[in-house]
Amino acid sequence: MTRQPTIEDVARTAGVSKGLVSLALNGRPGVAQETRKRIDAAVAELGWRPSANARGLATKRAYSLGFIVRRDPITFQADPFFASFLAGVESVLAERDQVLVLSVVPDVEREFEAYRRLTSDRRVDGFLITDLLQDDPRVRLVADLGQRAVTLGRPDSESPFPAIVRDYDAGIDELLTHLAELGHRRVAHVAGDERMQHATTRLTRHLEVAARLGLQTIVEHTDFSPESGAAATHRLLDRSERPTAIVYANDPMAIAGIAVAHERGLTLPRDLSITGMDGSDTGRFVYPALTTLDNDPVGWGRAAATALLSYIENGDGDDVTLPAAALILRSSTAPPGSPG
Amino acid sequence: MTRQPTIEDVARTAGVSKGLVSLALNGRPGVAQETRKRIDAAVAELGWRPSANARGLATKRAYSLGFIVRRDPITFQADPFFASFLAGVESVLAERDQVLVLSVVPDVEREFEAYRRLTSDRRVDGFLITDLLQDDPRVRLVADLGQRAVTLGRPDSESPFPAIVRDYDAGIDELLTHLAELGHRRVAHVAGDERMQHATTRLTRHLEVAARLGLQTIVEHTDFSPESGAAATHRLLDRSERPTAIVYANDPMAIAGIAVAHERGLTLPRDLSITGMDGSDTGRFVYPALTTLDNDPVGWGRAAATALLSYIENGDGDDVTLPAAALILRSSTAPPGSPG
DNA sequence: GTTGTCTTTTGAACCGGTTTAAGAAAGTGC
DNA sequence: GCACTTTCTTAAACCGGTTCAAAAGACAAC
Repeated sequence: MTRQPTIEDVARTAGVSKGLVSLALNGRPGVAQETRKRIDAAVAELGWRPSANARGLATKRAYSLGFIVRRDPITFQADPFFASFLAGVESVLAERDQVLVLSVVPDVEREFEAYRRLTSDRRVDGFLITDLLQDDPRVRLVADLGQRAVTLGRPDSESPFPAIVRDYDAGIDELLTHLAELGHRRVAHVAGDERMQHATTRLTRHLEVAARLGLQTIVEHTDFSPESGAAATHRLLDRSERPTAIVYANDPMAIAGIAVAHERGLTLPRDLSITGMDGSDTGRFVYPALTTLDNDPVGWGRAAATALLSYIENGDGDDVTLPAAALILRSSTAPPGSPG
Repeated sequence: MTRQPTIEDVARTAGVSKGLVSLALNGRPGVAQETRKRIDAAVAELGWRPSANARGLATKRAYSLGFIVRRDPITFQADPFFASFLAGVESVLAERDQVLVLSVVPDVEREFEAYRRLTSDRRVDGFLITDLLQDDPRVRLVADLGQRAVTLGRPDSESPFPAIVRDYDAGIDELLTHLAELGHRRVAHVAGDERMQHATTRLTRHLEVAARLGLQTIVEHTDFSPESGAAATHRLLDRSERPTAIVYANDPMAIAGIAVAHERGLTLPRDLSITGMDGSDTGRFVYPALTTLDNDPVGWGRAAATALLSYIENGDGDDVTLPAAALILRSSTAPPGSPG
């Protein structure tokens, strides 16, 4: 374990000054071709890589992005979205020699603290903001801190940051059309946490499309947790006029809903059709396998990281639109009352 | 958004040299009480926080821990363990002004690259290593890189690093005793990926205890994914002599197993008792709610981060033993053939 | 008043990069 | 052969901390 080489070592083996090495490696003009080659050779020979600390100190950058996840212990339980999202983020960061700094915090206080700390310690050059709330205070906070960010989804309030957006409308269209074609007329929507932006946009769209298709909608509100999804399912199944199909705003709730239906002795999908949303693999392994709307979390990750980096580097950035969410048909939907 | 204050600013307002500020703030002896107070006041007034980059450059530290997760797209899907584990890690890092650098990578090559890159860029002071494999190559790699680490579990091969361990044996004891007392005699074990350390230790223990209790054990091997858990369940239920209870090496497989049982028209837990392991909340929301072995992932996170930091600071560290895993009784177990 | 000891503070060097003004070398024109 | 450009390279300053040898001050003893 010998000392790692520094730029000084590279300069020495290439027989030039360290300033020139820096110029050459950052692709600055005005370095002779031949010299550039000698420097590259020296770098390769020594296996030199710049110290992120030293470079960051000089350039006032962290070469890191921050991602703060509030793990409201009830709601959050290991949303399948995150692992894939992070893989997408990493794939672009690795290419650019950048890094992701992650904080998982239990409550809003700690969350705000984390934003402040990562900023004041100059740990990150920008933040990825997911799970937007109505009038999300994080947007204000991050803007006030003078930090950069991108948001997954477009905030309802004023935001100086680029937004990554995906069209869910078309998918919800497909989903409800599918149910309507199967013959369902009474379709419930188990909405997510009202404070979350995507919960309400999904509900709104459901209501619009249902109206257009002549479907009756019953709405239940939840906090996105499987627990509350289960409770909502009980309420729906206790009604005198039961829905014949239930659309859940995410997969974990839909899975909990399936369990409730089993518990109550229903045969799925004959007695009840169920769909998720924000599709994940998990839904493939429950019985019956869950019909859902795909959400390509890796795509979200790649897009968000790319947009944030270019926003940081150029000081401006445009919104990015991802391909529309598509319906994944599995086996949790069927005509109402169809033979088991 | 004015420039953030530097230590020089603090020195000026306190009327001392910047060297002294540094000494005072790092609690070095030989600074007059009165001066120390003036410096603290200046820090508070300006809201100064040290630049992690500058400090790291001077001390050759990153004040960051690295955590690399290989998201073998098949196996990994959002293991509920991670969110809680990370929350535990964060809780100790936040107190110490340190930070977690996370990489989620798709394959072993990228994984090794990530260890190398984080090391050569001096991004982290050490690594958290989870999901130990048999003769895990990461231990060698990290040691060869001259990095520090702690492992979750004790590697079977030579390791220079402190290990965090939890006794599962007692829990498996409890679990099997519970099944035996219910009257089960043929108990299957759906083991995890054989290459993973904890998969085989759990299996080994199961076999020992089952022998002691006079239980017959049928073993199926999997890769820990729900998909393979489902397949294993089918194989078990296709046998002429079916097991009356199945112990799965993790919760996601157990949940998939429940779905398979439903699909085949079994009534749970009457026709089949099912238990998980590595307990998570998810198991509460399936039907029937899953009996499992608790695993306090937050505790793992706190212990791992604490141990790694002190190993980094002191250059040596002892293994840490967590409280034994305990049985969580829910409703997926019952006497065999008991009335639904 | 001098000397010595102990405590407190300063100033400069250093960590490993980037940036820029100034210097050296090479090329051009006459 | 000399002056003038243009191209390439160096040296030094800088980023914001830490560290340490040496200076300064305070105090006691003689």
